[in-house]
Amino acid sequence: MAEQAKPKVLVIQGPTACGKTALSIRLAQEYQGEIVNADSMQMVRGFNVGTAKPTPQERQQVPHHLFDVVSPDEHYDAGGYVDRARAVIDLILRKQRLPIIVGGTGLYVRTLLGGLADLPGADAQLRERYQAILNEQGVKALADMLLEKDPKAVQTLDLENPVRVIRALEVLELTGEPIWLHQQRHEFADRPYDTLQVVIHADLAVLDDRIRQRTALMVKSGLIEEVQRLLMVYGDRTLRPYQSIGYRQVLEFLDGKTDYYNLEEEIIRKTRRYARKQLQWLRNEKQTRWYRYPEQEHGLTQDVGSWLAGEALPAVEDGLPSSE
RNA sequence: GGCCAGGUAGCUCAGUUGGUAGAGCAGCGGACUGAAAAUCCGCGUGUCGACAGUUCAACUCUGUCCCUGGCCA
Repeated sequence: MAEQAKPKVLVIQGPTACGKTALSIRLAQEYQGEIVNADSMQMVRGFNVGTAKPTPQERQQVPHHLFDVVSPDEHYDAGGYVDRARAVIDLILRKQRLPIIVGGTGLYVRTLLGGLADLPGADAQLRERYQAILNEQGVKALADMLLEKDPKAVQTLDLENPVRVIRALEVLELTGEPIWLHQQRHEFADRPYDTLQVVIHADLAVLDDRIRQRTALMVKSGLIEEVQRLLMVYGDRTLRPYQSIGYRQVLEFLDGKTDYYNLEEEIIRKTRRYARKQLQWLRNEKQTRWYRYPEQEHGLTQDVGSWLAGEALPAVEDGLPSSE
């Protein structure tokens, strides 16, 4: 099938605190778009302040999807995200509007655009079993279990990473085939959309400064209170959303492990590191077009218009920031 | 002023009976296919507070001084 037959989907990515939310709303207004969240934490209900979720006022300006769709104690993952996101995108396309994927979770965007290997999802019972082995005997024991049945995993898997090893064991047990074999067949080749994949970025010094300011604002505007409120309903501190940046630190603060000043500094540090990690991921993404923001917003907006009109955009070097 | 405890990597600290130093955190680099704001991997030369002394050799012993914290005046 020709590339033009695929529906157009705009993607906006970039490190945390770089201004994705505001930019995407403007683009949605300009091009009759609707925003589809691609941020794993912003999907969670009740986690608002610390995730810098778009405010109710912002969400009124243009339709927003996939925010607040999971409960803090509910399991969700990239697979579930792809299903939901593709369904929402279909709805938007049917309305003849432009889906705009916005978010910082690189894996979610990659799998949304390229699909996931056709594999069973997480199996709670199996994981519980492997987790117990991990706790009692360490990763090494799990890795040995895996290698016994799948010796080739040495070359394809990080055997020191419990998350990866457990997943590999799970897939092996559920399908009878090693995970790398499934992945080899797939390779993110399931590409249903014609995309313009935009990455916005800024100098690290500027970004760092914005992160500091935003964190101070979060703490001042009720992050701690939000956590206290959440804890009253969801008292299990091992829930995944509590492990994320900001929330984990507030928990430590509430436990008396850090003081107020360090709470803020710690969140700033973790957020900065996270921004660098996001940038690292994005550098590996092919087919991306990088724009400095806010400086190049005008050019970016024009490029989106050209792309929608079916005009060819100048080629870009894959994954590299534009030189301007 | 006296007594006590300290002064070692950006921070918190470890350093056996003297052989010129090492962890955690931070930082930097990297990975990433149903936990992804998670998870994992790699990277540690720093006047060992200063100056003298003992010694073949001192972060490690001795002396003096400086600084910090605590207690007593």
